[in-house]
Amino acid sequence: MPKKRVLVPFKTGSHDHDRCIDLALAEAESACRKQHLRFTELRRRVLELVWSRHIPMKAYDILDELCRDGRAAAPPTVYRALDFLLTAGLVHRIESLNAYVGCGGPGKPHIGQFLICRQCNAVAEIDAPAITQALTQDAKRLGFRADTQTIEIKGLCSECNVSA
Amino acid sequence: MPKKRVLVPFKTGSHDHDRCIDLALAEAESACRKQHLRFTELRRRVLELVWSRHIPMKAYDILDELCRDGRAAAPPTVYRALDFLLTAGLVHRIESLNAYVGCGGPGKPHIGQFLICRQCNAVAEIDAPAITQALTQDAKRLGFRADTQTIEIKGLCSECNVSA
DNA sequence: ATCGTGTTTGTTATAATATAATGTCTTTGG
DNA sequence: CCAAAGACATTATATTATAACAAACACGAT
Ligand SMILES: [Zn+2]
Ligand SMILES: [Zn+2]
Ligand SMILES: [Zn+2]
Ligand SMILES: [Zn+2]
Repeated sequence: MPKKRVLVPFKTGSHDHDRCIDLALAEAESACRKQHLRFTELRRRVLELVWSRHIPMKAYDILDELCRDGRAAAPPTVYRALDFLLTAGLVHRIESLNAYVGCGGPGKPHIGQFLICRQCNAVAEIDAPAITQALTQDAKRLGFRADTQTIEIKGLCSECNVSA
Repeated sequence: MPKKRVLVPFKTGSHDHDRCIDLALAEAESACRKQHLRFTELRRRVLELVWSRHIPMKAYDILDELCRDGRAAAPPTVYRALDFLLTAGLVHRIESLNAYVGCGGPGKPHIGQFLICRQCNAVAEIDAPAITQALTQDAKRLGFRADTQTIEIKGLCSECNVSA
């Protein structure tokens, strides 16, 4: 069984985040080229906004930023771009927050599990195949064939734990 | 470690569902009495509607039913009742569907995992402490202290598997 | 180059989900 | 009964998401 991986770790306040963004955009560019998907300017910009901080981003906040860019933008603008990014495996949706985070392992298919800090909203993405498989197995015992999993854990990250 | 339990199994089309409802209402009545919570007529009715089928129920569908009852009802009516039932541990919210299901193990505190059929919407609730603990443990390794878990699996139930 | 086709984006409107704020009525304990 | 807290009604509004259709654009085939 593949080993557990941390796809997106918790990030400290001070790290070279421009690098996080550049890397994510470069990986997205490459992933889209490989799959013959169009990584348009709009989609690139939305992905950049999703990655603008290591916290889940709301659709309407992204929309506000697009408008601030001077671009003509309405809800469909952002929801369509997000749909594309979701389908392309470049972002994940956090169901319990109606928000979106950048995927830490685009290209490599995986089922992510998300850790979300109640206090500072920081998000980490991990891929623990043992859990995925245990759930699939438990489901199977009830005759249920699982195809997607939503796993979102809330709590306190290490920094917020200390200060709490 | 406690054994895995099925809190709400998948239900066949033909079972004595009135009995499911009566049982859920009786358990709720008892749980509320124990905790000195007021199980009012409105809350009872909303719980009854949540249990009306073994599928996640939407707030506005419940609202429609309340109106059909002849009762004065607006969104806050149903959301307040649902908040009460959530807090009292009598229903769970399915985050990925913005919908609500009756809890299969009220009183006994637990962290449920939900299996949801894409086809017929049937929901089962299980309690697999091994998974809960594995997730908590994985989180801990990242310095994260987990307090709540949202686990929602989508797929096909056994009946829909056959007919698919 | 130009056409035809499918994709992407713009635009307007509306649907679906959820909460804020305020006042009234009801329950409950003293 | 009375006071206080809790529950409910009512109105308004905030938040999240999609429908429907038109215009602009990308791209391969001629
Ligand atoms: Zn960063
Ligand atoms: Zn934190
Ligand atoms: Zn039943
Ligand atoms: Zn089914």
